[in-house]
Amino acid sequence: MRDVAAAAGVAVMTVSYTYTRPDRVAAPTRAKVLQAAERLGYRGPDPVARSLRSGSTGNLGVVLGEHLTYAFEDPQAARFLAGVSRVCVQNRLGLVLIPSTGEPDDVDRVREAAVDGFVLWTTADDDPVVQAVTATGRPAAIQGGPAAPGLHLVSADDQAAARAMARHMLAGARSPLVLSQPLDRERWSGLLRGPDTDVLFPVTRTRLTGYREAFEEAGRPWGDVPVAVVGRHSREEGRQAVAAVLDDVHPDVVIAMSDQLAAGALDVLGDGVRVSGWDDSELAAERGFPSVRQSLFDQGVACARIAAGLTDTVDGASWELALR
Amino acid sequence: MRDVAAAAGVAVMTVSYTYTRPDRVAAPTRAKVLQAAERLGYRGPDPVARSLRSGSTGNLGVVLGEHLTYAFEDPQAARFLAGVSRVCVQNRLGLVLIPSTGEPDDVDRVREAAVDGFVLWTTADDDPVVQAVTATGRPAAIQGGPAAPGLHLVSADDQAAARAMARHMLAGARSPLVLSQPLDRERWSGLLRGPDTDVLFPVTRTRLTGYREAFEEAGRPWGDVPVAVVGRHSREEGRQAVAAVLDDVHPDVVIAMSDQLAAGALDVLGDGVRVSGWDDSELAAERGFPSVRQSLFDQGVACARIAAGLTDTVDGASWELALR
DNA sequence: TCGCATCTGTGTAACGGTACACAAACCGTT
DNA sequence: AACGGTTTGTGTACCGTTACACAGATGCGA
Repeated sequence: MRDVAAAAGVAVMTVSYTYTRPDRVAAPTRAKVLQAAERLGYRGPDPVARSLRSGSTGNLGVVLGEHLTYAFEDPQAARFLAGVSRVCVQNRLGLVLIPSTGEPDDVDRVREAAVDGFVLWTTADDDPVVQAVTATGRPAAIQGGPAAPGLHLVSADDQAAARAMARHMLAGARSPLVLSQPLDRERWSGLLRGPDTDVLFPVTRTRLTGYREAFEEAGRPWGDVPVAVVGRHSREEGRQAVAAVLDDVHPDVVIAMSDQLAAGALDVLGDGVRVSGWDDSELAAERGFPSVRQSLFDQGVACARIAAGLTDTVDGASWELALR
Repeated sequence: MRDVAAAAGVAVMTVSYTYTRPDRVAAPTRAKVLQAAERLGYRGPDPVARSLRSGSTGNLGVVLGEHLTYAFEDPQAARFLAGVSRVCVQNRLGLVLIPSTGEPDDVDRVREAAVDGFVLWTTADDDPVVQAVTATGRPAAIQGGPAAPGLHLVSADDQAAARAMARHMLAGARSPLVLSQPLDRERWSGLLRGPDTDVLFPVTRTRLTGYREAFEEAGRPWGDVPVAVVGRHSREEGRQAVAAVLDDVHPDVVIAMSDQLAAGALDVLGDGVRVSGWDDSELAAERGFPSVRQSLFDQGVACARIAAGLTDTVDGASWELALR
């Protein structure tokens, strides 16, 4: 830029203004500068230097609490990210993906991220990344949880939704099965009986608590309830999980934490059983099973707006039962 | 950092070394520095300043040639991005998503991106973003195309694959239908007859050319071939597109550019028809239709390695027909 | 004890911009 | 002609690091 200024015979600041505030510089001068830039092959201000001086990077960081590979394959994550990216595009912000795989260098990644704010997606209560994010002092929002001081929580009332859906499904149920997402980084597959609701993934915990309330309310001891756990929200995982428990239980009702899992259960068990899902995707409408409707897209938007510093108030995200 | 140095009674450089090359500074000094940092609430070197000085950002930019919202919902894009992110995680690189929506400020976004290299995904021949990327002079790779000087092309031989698959499907076909992804930013839905292969999206063009060769080889005039175009690779779009053309054509064979579209066609037409897909996902195995097998994950890896400057040679990506 | 290699710690000078404040030139009024 | 207000251009710091080169201290073999 110094060279351009010299070549154009103007001050460095004039060149700077030419790019950042074109109206601040007279047309002939501007032309002279641009021409000199062209001649010298100068492509405009360096974004890094600009960030350093101005103090903002124009980037939003999204911390994904799972291996990035999975994040792209999880339909729920995709909806959420779509919401985040909507805000980014509208406000000309970059979107930086930051994986958090449970390894020690996660916190370094957060500390070294050149972003103005953070959005967090599905992490465990004890994830050090949460602390690392709040320690930056930059605006941050988290979907689902865990809550933390300095971290805005965006979430629907999952506990109430889970309770309501379980209540609905339990009517007339003989042998209900719960199909759950992972409880923590260790427990992500297999069959449990009424697991303690002392679970590290906050969203899972909240939902299980809601289920438990509905079961106990209906006079069914939680300790007897079979809960099949899967690693991620894919139809295939749903199929496998259900197939794997058929030796032990023969469900006539399946209460699942996603539509993908519910559809997988239907694939294996046939239309004779009643299933319920979560997030009310196309799949639920298509196969005609009830689902908890909430907009992860909107929650992504809400998180991003906070991280971008556009607002710092959060409304509780809404939900409702889509019964079919 | 200056303050920390003062508080610890050492030079600024010593503080810098404490973080970047801990072995370069004696243990007692290091402890003194870290303690002073703790006391002052200093959280380590600022990433932006570091980038400015050292000349590299530690970020890879991925330019998505469609609205980000769709990128997350396109299974092909997800596989590709998974490959890119694998490389990022392994090399401690950040992943910056850069949307390219066809609007004029796309090029600004590229110019202002604080990244060391670029990966491009599905853009049109005339997309100014391609020029913007090469103009940065930073390493860059593109999947599928368009090719450009200074831009490494990672791609399977789509034309040969398309020709081979079409040849296979045309045997005994009475009324074949082609199900295509968009031809350019305008033509992304509707029914065409043997469209000119003068198409702006290079991947689409290459595949259509391959199909055309197979059709003409089989003595079927390309101008008569019905080609249904959809906006994106979802099963639902496939269903709608096929349903929409049933007034005009009654296909007994559907040659689709993705498994999702192929599955959608099967949904509408029933098992009586033969369909083929592309990318050989679970869907193809499950419904038992043939598909072009290629690894978009591997192509993502290849692109990322180039953009990261880890290599600058490209092997042609492999493909094969998965016949069923 | 000398000589030389290895450790540690220190200045200085960029990296490439923008914030800010100020000065000169220019305008239309009165 | 004097005056206040708006353009337009300029200088000077400073943003927070690290590259580089150098100096004193230390260790160790001969």
